[in-house]
Amino acid sequence: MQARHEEKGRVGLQPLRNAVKGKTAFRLAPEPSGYMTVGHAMAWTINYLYKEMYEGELWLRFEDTNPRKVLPKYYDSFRRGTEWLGVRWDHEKSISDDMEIIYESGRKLIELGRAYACSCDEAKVKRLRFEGTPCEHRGGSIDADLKVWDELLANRHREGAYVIRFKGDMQSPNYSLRDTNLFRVISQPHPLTGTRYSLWPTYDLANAVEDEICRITHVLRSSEFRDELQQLIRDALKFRRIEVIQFSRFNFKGTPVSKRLLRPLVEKNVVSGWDDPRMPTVDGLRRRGIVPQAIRDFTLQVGYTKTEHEYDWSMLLSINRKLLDPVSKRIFFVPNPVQLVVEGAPWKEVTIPFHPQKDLGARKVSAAGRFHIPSTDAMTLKEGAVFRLMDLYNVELSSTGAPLKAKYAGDGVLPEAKKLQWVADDHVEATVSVPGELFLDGGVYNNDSLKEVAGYAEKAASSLEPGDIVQFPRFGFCRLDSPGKFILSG
RNA sequence: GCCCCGGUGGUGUAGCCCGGUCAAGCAUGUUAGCCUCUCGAGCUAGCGACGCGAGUUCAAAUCUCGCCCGGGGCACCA
Repeated sequence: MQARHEEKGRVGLQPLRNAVKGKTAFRLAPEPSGYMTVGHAMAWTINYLYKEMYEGELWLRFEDTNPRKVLPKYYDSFRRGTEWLGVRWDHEKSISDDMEIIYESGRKLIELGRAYACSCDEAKVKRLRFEGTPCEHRGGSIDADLKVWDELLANRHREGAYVIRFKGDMQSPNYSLRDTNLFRVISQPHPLTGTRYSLWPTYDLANAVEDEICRITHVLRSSEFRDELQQLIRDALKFRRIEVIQFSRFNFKGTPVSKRLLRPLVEKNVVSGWDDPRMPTVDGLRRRGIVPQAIRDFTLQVGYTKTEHEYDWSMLLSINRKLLDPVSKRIFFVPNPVQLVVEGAPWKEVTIPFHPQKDLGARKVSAAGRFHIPSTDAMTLKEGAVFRLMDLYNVELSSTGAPLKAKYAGDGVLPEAKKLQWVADDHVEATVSVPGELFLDGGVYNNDSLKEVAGYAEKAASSLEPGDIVQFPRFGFCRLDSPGKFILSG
């Protein structure tokens, strides 16, 4: 009988099995074949929180064993993204740094009779694996296999001539255990090691070895892999057992992380790039004004499970807004502005604080009776309506033509009057991009996924720096992307 | 086809291992209201879920069996 779990509900992350404080090690193991996505960011967060919880070590380890797929800019993407996230790693390496060590393990497997060289072509391998029958190479002599191995290391065989296969179980109901490939020749130069190596390990072997030499104790990763083969390889090489915890991918509604779907959008310039604010990349999230803490809080709230899920952006955005609210300056932005002339208005200069509660400073605005207000509000106003220009004074609408005309109606706040944001003559032009979901339910591109709203912002907006996030009252939180161009965060 | 893994409100989760305290908690969403010189934040209230069927039991979201549905693996990708 096990002891009943005492935890009531889940406060943070659930405790890990076999985790001893100060004696754990975790890994972030991206393949540098694409940009870092929100999915990585969430997996990183989970690993990082555990690393902190157990005072462990954290590796950033690039899984770059396929020279055909990896590119230098992707390594950088992960370094930048991970840093931006606030996830600090203790060690960094690339598997391509460790080829000699991995070769040792490869040779050892052959010496132990647990791996062999096979020259069957791909189709034959596939057929035999399906049938569950071994090929003639499986029972060959260890010496002959070692000879081929040395030739492979000496780069004496063309690509495709030989592979090294793990001696698994050709009858296993789990097909991935039927003598899977461990090494193959790839003639394409590697971005980090050039032409020095041409015999490359596959994922399962590389990971088994690397997790051993990094002394990894806990692997937390998404579940697009099966673990049995790696365990068998570890056993064969007398490696330690490690805890593997899998969780399903972090998918967002309308925004698949799949490169297959995203790449065409970039290539056809449907989006502005991999950092388009609609993209599920960390660069995209950053441009959109999602702050790192929001990703951390969100990850903590949704946790990790094996259930298939499709997150809704609204939850992340809600968390983000709550983080932004106390630190964001309020600046007026008038979308689709229409002119308003206030007759008989006194010239007035007001000092408006940038935040209603927090002390974020203030700006001075002078008003001489000529304004712009949002057209959507103007349309609902009837003659005689009394409303307030926020933080300035009240007016009474006298005519609805263009420009709108109104009379000054006093300074005091009228609780029941509608309050509108406004800009004076010294406004600056601004546009706000409103990102939406990239794909509609059927998986087709959403033509409406990015809307542009043009308008005027008050002069104070011109002193903002790209990257600053402000709140446009009655509009939303926006991040300044480039001069005059904002992106709506939520 | 074979092999894993899942299925709790619109969405994400808690609860399941160890059956009763669950006519099911939290968040998000949505509706109504309060507060606020914002359609933000905050506060209050309402809405909304145990995939289906059988079985075990005094008692099933929780255990058993069958079915259905979803995801993944079965690469000289990771």
